[in-house]
Amino acid sequence: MTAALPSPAPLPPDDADGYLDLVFDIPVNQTFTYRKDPKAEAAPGKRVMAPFGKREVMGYVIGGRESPPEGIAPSNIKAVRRVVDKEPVFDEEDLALARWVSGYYLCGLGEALAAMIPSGRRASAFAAFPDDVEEMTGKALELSDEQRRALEALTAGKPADSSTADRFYLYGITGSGKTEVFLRAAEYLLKAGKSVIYLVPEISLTHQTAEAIGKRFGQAAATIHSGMTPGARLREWLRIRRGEARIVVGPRSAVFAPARNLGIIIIDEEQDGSYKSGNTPRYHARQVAMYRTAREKARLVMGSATPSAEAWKLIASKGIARLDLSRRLAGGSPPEVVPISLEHTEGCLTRELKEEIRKTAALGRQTILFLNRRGFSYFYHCRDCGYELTCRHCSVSLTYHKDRNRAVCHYCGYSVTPPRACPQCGSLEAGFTGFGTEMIEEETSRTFPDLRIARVDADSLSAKGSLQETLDRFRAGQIDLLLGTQMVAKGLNFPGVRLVGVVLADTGLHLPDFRAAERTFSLIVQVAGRAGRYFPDGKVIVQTLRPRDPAITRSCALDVGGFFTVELAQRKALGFPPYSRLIRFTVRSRDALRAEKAVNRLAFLARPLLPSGANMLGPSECPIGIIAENHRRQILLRGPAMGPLHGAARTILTRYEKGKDSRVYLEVDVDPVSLL
DNA sequence: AGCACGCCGACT
DNA sequence: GTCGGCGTGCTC
Repeated sequence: MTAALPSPAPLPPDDADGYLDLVFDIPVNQTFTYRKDPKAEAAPGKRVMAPFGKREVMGYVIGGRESPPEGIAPSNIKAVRRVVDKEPVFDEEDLALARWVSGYYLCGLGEALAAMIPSGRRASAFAAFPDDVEEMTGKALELSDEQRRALEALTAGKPADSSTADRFYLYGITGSGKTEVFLRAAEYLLKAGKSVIYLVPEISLTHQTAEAIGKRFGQAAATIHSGMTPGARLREWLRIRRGEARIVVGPRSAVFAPARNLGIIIIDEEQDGSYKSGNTPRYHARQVAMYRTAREKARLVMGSATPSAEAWKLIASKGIARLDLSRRLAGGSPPEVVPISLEHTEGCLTRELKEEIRKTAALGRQTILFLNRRGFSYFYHCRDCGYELTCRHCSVSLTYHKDRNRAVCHYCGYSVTPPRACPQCGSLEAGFTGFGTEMIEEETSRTFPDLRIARVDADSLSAKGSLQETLDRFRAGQIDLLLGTQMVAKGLNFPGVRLVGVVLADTGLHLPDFRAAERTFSLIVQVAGRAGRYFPDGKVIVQTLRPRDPAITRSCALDVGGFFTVELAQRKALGFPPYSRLIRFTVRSRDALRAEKAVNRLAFLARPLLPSGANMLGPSECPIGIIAENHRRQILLRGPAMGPLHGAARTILTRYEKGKDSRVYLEVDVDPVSLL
């Protein structure tokens, strides 16, 4: 008996006989009908506040109707409380896109809409990362022949005649001037009255690219990035909606920008992992961009020196036209990249690397040492009994941080004082092996007492402001050797750098993930791109325990084609993407048994529904079996095409919903990018 | 996702 | 005898 609160004043006459269909940001695909307040101008595409169960929540109006739906007593229909927006924030095109997202990524329509609009609901993790990408100035530069050819291809045909849906890949090495080509193409389409969406990876490039575009296009440009307040984001979104801003720069969510009369979507650094969303809906901006550009008859251009396997296959099959930029503009040339085996080296720097560091310093130039791992050393291991020191809450090795004298979990932050002897057998033949940035820092300082050394990673970053300051000092030549993780690999551009050392290239190569080799390859090539951008004498030393691994040898040869020949053959043989499609179901629970039961039930439901040619991997424990005390299990649906997999997945989900364990959380990931 | 309702164990 | 765990179902 849900007696609606009797209002003290008589209800206003229900003259407009209006009802509204709403969706909410909940994991349920269902619309809810409300009575419309005739005075308030609610309309499809606007947001409203509505009483929902016990509370009042934001709802998205997706339609109107004359009479309430069948099966619901009119007396049970509540009225919308308040209309949030003066003008609709979504139009028909946006709603259609949301419907597609919800269908493709198997989420609620409300969840899709919530992901599309900047609301500040999910505060993004990072502030804008300071760097300079390519030399981007407000003024137009002279184009090289290659750039001109690429631009001609991108601007061929009539932009106003929306009969073509063309896709391009600007395949160019670091420093070859991709950005300038992108900007010119954008300019061309803007002049033709079209709008432009320019996607950049999450942390690194947003700010700088936005600034460059702002300089170039002024008020016509809008930016939506994670450093902005919700209000500022929404303002930019509305400027785009009204057509005041016709070029949008931003991270993956900008792919949903309400740009009308779309001319082109540009995806810079196409292979970047940040284009895949980490929370529901787990969309991939590249996938959404492909859909949008096809539907809206716009062009799509992606660019990178290291395309993803998906893109490479599309290029090879002529599904995307490849445009090459093979020359460095600023007079640099591809650096010499040398793999060096680490096998018989004491410490973490080979003789060759030390020599090159010395030589570089003697030339008055700079060195970057790159290691994709934080902390002082890697995992604690007993040689007698095989014991490994792992996190109590997650099933990963703890990492030693010397400055705190703690062994730390990089997933949840749990830490312990490192034991002197093996906690299991008491042996003294136990300790940390491997190495992290801290240890490298110590060893380099010891080996090169006269060099000015600085470290940049997530740990040293916590002292805010110090990152920018360190980078500025490095650029100014006040630091000889910069040591860091991932973040020195991306986008940074320091003219004085001669030498790049990859301390241990194998990190991540043995991860239980079919994309491990691809990521390793791509990372090394990107790091190598930091060397010798302005001089022809750049050198890269890649230290490795597996000098014969194709991901290592091909990256050192800067041979993208060669790498993918091997890698794609292997993917094909093993039946992994891009030769198959995946949908992943992950369950997690504090209770291992519940997780186990839930995943078994999923598997039981899935088995009879598998389309022909499809199969199921699992049920199994996730490669990282426990994170923050949550036990994780998964099944993977794998098939030759997404359509049939989708059908099966939807049925599985609806059947799973009834009778599910409320303390088990289910995550659905369509086209998962990482299986960890 | 929240939140209430409803049903069995150990507590003032 | 009640407080509170958690399983179940609903939200127009």
